[in-house]
Amino acid sequence: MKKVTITDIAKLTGYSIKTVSRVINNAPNVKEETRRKILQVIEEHNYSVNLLAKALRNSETRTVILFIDRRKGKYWNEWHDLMLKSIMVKLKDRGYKVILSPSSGEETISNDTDGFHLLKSGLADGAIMFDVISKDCRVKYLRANNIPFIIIGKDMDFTDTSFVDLDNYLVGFIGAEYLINKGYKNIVFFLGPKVFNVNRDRAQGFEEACKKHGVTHSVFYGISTIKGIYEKTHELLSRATVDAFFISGDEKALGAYRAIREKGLKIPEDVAVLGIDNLPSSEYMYPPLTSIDQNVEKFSDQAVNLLIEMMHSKEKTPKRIILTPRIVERQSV
DNA sequence: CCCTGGCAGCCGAAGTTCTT
DNA sequence: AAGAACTTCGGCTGCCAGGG
Repeated sequence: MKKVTITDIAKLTGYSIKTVSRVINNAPNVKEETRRKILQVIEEHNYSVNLLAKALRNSETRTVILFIDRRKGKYWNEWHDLMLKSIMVKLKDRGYKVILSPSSGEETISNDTDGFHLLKSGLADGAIMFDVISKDCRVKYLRANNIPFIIIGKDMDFTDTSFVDLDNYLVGFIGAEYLINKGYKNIVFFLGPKVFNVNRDRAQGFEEACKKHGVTHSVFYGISTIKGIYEKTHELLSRATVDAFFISGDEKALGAYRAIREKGLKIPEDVAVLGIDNLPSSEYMYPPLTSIDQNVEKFSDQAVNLLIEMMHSKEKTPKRIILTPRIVERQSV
């Protein structure tokens, strides 16, 4: 059976295509009775707007693609979850459709099942990138093809891209200073893989604060799982005197909590734990986890606003928004 | 002012005709 | 016979015109 088009509805109702279009789009200046009649025929014939045709006409699909890291979910944490959820809700509220596309910054763009071909073919208007690495091939591709996109995080390769980022240097810095001011003198910082810009920035801020105050410290990259943190915490507590763990990614603090307890130590009397992300669940750890907040709401708000602005304006002056982290004090430090 | 209708043109693929 | 150069096609809406 052939698809019902706006022309069919026009013929069936006896009104013009234009009037039907107005009804579909809830445009003003249609007599109530006309609107009702047309809506009834639309219902009877199960008509819905052809999105392809509409996109062709408007040069706009009102679809946004969210690129997330594909690599076995290895670097995917709860913070991503919260951010995605928040961004999706905000885009939907603004009338955009959302497509999730797993991809990776290290692979070449060759797979036509991913979002890149949709964007290049005009089947989506813009993109939001997560987990950007240096020399990210996805960023190169979007830039080269003049596709509006923003990065969640920092771009070190280009100066003309737009992004929203947390001041991750400051995250490391204020985290270290907070621990130091509370009297801790031997601090360990656990982070994910070094390839991600965010981790290097955090480590740099941390190290500079520790040096400034002459405090013993060490940084461990590439510890991405709760299990990894658990094992490393055990090991460190067995052979060194550590009195504070600073952990990138609240959910991983669970691993440290258990190792610390198993060593017969108390949080925060013997050992402090400071997280990053301020996840909703962190409040219910025992003791409640002190954490550095990323403000997911504000973050996603800025990201969505920036992208929509980019998709609608012709001139593309890059915008870079840096958010300030804030410590949420609970009872683990 | 309120309501309605006509038409161009969005864009790339496929089809058609013209040129060598 | 093969390539170049046009034309058509698809569904929809912004702009403009026109009747009451």
